[in-house]
Amino acid sequence: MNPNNWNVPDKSLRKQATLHDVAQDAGVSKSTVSLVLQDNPQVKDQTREKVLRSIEATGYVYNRKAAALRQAQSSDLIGILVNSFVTPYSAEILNCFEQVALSKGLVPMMASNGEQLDQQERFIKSYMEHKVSGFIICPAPNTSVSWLDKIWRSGFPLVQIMREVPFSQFPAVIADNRNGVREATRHLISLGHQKIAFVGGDEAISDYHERLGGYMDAMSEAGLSVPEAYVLPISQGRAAGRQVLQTLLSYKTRVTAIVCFSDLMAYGILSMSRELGIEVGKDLAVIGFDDLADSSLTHPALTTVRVQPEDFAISAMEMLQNHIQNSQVPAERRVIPAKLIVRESCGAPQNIN
Amino acid sequence: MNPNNWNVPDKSLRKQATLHDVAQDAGVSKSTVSLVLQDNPQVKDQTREKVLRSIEATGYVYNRKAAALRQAQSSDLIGILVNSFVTPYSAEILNCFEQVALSKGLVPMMASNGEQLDQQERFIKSYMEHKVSGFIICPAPNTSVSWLDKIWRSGFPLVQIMREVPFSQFPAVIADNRNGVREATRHLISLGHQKIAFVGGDEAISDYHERLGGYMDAMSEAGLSVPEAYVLPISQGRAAGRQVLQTLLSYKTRVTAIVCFSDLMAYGILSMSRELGIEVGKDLAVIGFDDLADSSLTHPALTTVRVQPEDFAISAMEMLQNHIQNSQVPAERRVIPAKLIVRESCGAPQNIN
DNA sequence: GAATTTTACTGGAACGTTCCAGGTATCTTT
DNA sequence: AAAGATACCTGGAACGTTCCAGTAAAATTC
Repeated sequence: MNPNNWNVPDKSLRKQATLHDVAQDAGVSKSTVSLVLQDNPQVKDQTREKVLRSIEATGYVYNRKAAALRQAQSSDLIGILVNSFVTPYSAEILNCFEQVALSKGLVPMMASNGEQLDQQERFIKSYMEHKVSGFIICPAPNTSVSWLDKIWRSGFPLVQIMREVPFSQFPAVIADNRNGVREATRHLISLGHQKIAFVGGDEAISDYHERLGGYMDAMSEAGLSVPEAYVLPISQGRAAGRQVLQTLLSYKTRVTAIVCFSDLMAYGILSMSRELGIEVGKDLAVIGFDDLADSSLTHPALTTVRVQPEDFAISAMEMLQNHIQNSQVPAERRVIPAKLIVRESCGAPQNIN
Repeated sequence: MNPNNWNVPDKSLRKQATLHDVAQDAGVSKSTVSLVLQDNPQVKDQTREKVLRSIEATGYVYNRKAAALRQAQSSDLIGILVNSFVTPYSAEILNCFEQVALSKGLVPMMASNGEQLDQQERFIKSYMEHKVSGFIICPAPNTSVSWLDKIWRSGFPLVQIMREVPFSQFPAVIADNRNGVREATRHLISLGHQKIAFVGGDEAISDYHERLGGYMDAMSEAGLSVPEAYVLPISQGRAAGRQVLQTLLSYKTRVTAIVCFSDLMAYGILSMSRELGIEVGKDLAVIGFDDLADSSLTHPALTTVRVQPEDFAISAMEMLQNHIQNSQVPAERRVIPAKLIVRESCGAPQNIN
């Protein structure tokens, strides 16, 4: 092994080592080196070790691009697009996907769409060019079926998560939004609440309508009226929660309970309540959705609806892999169960779970 | 939309279209198609349009792998490794990097190391195989210089962010931790506090020592003693903040102010204080670090130290690009300014800023 | 010890691009 | 009308792998 070849500091002059270089160094053919890299048992141990030493010596780094080029379409890359990095629930989801990918030997390429179509399209286009083998995607509002269709027809299977594009027939993994919020609302009703608001969410996104539906179900089955003013869609977030509480308090007949689209919005309501001297859990019942890590640490601890982020990752990844290896499998729509987690913010006796 | 169509077209039988297919469809050579893709003005408009139509018709997707293989080392991929997706400040950083990459036409490959060496090594190895053109990395605790050195010598420039491996001479973009915490501590001292604790942080990470140093600076310049029990390193996070407050309250002489390693820890202290009936901003002063989006919404609003996450992204990306295009540029260590943001949690009159 | 099988390795085509060195028309110039 | 210039297009080598078909040597069989 030539000592001055690989360690010269000047990167610009020094090409990265290739199979060929390793082969030369080890005095074998590049085919043999390739076999070693693939752990092929055909290679004599003595040769294998010689090659491994040369790999080390040359600082060789496997070139997956070249390999993938040869091996037709295969690629260990999975494109994962969520709505945002800074939304805690999305961050949890990403984290789960990373772990699942790691355990399957896949490499996730993750990006956010920032809820914007153009950003979403730029990333998807770019990932297609990098030949990911499929997509996991939380579609931005107003994503069109025809666009998804184009992706699919270009040879990239995809699985929608968390939301789905209306009338799309593509595989999807969706939370049981309707049941979750129905249970939550029933819980409030069982505690005697009648004037219950549903706040937060984006009307352009499917999950909003499902959660709203669950709320409506529970209200109507209890024979409770839902004045228009009780439903306040507003983009989720803490600041919105603060604002929404003030709106609700301005009503002549005061609401006694609030079902929130998300935990984040519930946090905002909690924070504003404290400032206004309203005691949540006594004067006002608040219920969230997501069960973020922080929700057991708020004061009062937040009653909320939990949908395991791991389940999204495991199901979506599994479904995508099925579509990658066999284009004939039918599109499935999987629903992740939602579970009511009773804590203190509704004033109910706390369950042990 | 054909209801059974998107299920049927057998991807396994249908190869993705290549330059060659497009060329055939358009009745030109693949070289011409390549020229069109590169917007080369040599091509007659008529031909260009014919080719573009064929691209559309065949559903052709550019293959960046093949292109990069030909064009030697170049690649539009940047590997970005942070410590965690679920830490809010890291999420903000990732978001900024994504925006910067987008604006430069680069494609970020992002992953987290989960503060673990093995996960970090797996991702870096994988990204090297995918021939990213460089790395932005927030090194996990106990990352070794020799490992970084190996990456660098394999031809991948890297820039450390937020933390740096001790004695490493690689480029780095670091917050002005020492000054930030020094200012914060001085602020508390100027308000009359003397018994001030410094809590949180991981002793295995460089930023801890810098922030601790800032605290020590301020204490000693004011002639204040720092009993050992006033410094409580503990892995950051809300739960830790709750716990740490109880420890501090157990001391015979009570601490009147707490400098926290992070906002997250401060949130824990805020939440536990509320439960214990301690009024932060009056009975106890608390100061954070990070200025998360939520920190202006807590009650009381958190006094903290802000380090613009955008600045990390902009500086690190710029430095990395310099190293990518010219291996001779010297390693620079850039410091991002830290700014004290005075809000309510220390009981100080609130500045307007 | 000749024929056969097994073991361990190798040469080279192929993957889908880029880009250079040409190659034809067509257009100018004289 | 010949020569040169220009505009537009093309063939083919190269990038770093994989993998098939093949080869040479060693081991086994008869």
